Amino acid sequence: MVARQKRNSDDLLDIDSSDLEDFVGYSLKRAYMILQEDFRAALGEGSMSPRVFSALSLVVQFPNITQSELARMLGIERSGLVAMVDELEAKKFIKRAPVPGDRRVQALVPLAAGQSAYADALVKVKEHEAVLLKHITAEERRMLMTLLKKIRQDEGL
Amino acid sequence: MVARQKRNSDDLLDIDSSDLEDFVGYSLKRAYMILQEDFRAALGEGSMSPRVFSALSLVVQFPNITQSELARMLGIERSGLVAMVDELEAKKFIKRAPVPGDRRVQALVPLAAGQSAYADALVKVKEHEAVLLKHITAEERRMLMTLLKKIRQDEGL
DNA sequence: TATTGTTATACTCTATAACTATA
DNA sequence: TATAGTTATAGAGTATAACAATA
Repeated sequence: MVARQKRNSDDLLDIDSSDLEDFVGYSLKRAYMILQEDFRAALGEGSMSPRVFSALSLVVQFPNITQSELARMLGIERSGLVAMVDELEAKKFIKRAPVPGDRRVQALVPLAAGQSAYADALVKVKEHEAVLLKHITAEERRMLMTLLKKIRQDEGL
Repeated sequence: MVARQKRNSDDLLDIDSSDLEDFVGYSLKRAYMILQEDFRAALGEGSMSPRVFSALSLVVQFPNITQSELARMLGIERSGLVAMVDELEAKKFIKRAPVPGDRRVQALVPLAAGQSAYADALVKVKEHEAVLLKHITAEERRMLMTLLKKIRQDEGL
């Protein structure tokens, strides 16, 4: 314990004065980890992960979206979507449906169970963000969204 | 192609009007992915990942920090740190050193190669953020950092 | 030739649990 | 009993490459 205490009295291990705290990337990562973990806790064990929620959200809002379109919207590879769609289909939240005119394509159709599961989850997710972001005002939240979207502007460039 | 075009003319697949775009968590995730990918590109193949950079940063700034302290500062488990420290040690960037008075503890000491590698990386990382955040002003960036830190306030609660 | 969905595979990051050696 | 570091292991999430069916 001697050395540890000595060092701590020499320098304070003040993380706030660290180089890291000047980087947007680092702060973004820490904030993201918090949000993600709390999201899972809010929806509960056995419920949807953030990414599955995001996929369901787009299928509900854009019925008959194809997997390729969904992958592009979510910013992930098509291959990564397969397991997510499988999971949502296993829960009877959505179904893959053939598209007349192009037999390569699978349209994703929200089912009744998916619509209501999404509505329920939507309430919980909004609540989760409200609680987690209680220290920032509505205006600050809008500003944060605006700034994050500015960063996202260059996506794919 | 018929069905796809038809649907696209019916609704515009306007992702910006999606529920998802109202969630801080989703926007945070997308922004984080961009930053992380660009970080790796900026430092180049075979260089440090963001997390290894963050560990080296703290070892350089807080010489003789222990692994437990480092893990706590980074917000990860001690077990997750072992591979990172191994990697930095293999590169001769840092070394594990015994601490007199407590033989359980390994102090992490930055080596000359580590100091200079960190200095080099620091320049590249600053440059990377400057380029990536070129669409936001210095004041907006400060605001962003402030808001992210407000979210991080509740960390661990 | 190009695209859609899919599979196989691997890599990164993280966590949990159990161990050892010390305290 | 508790702590520091370690190992083994597993689980998300992602990507690349290759394939079959279809365009």
